[in-house]
Amino acid sequence: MDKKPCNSQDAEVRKGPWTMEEDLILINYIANHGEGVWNSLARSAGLKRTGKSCRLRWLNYLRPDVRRGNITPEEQLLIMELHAKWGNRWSKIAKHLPGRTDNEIKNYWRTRIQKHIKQAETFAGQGSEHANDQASTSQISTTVDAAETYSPPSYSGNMETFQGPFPTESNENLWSMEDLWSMQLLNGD
DNA sequence: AATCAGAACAACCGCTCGAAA
DNA sequence: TTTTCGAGCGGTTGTTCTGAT
Repeated sequence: MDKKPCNSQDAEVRKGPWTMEEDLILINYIANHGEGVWNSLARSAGLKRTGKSCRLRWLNYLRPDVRRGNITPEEQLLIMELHAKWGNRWSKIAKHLPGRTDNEIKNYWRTRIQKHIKQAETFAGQGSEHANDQASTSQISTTVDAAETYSPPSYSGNMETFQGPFPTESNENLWSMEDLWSMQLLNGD
């Protein structure tokens, strides 16, 4: 597996951001030949990229059915539910979100949801006297996988902190964590 | 207007699994 | 049955963008 570069071709493997030209080459090649074996595809298409890199680029950005940006509240809720069920099985979770990729969901989780869970934990630790205010939501953790128990968002007085990840075009679209968690409770069992 | 910090995104790396030889 | 190779997955890192000071 770990073959070291042993010829000049291997030595000039490109890394880093994809250029528009590379994207076009990959798209055209797949349109004409199909996906096939990624390593040989990369070679045949004349791309100085690894098969892995081509596969990732295709699956995450170039596929025609890939949806990008603006994770909806519904999708976020689904992600949370599925993550509670399966943990970090991003590809499995992604299968339930048409057009979304595991990489996108993983990034979304790490950069947004996880951050807010951490904050929630902080608030829970600091203001435990307020925790009872959210006593109902604190039961959520009993419904999730033991390996991935969320700290319930005991965010009394800090609701705005939790609205960041959600669409804010209008108030109707603004889902609070409370909404999400209560929905999760309903769907929990 | 410039600088800094944090957030978000894109891509790579290492590992595991399964299929084929 | 064992070995090899490719695909896929999850974690991590690097880069870019955006907002605050």
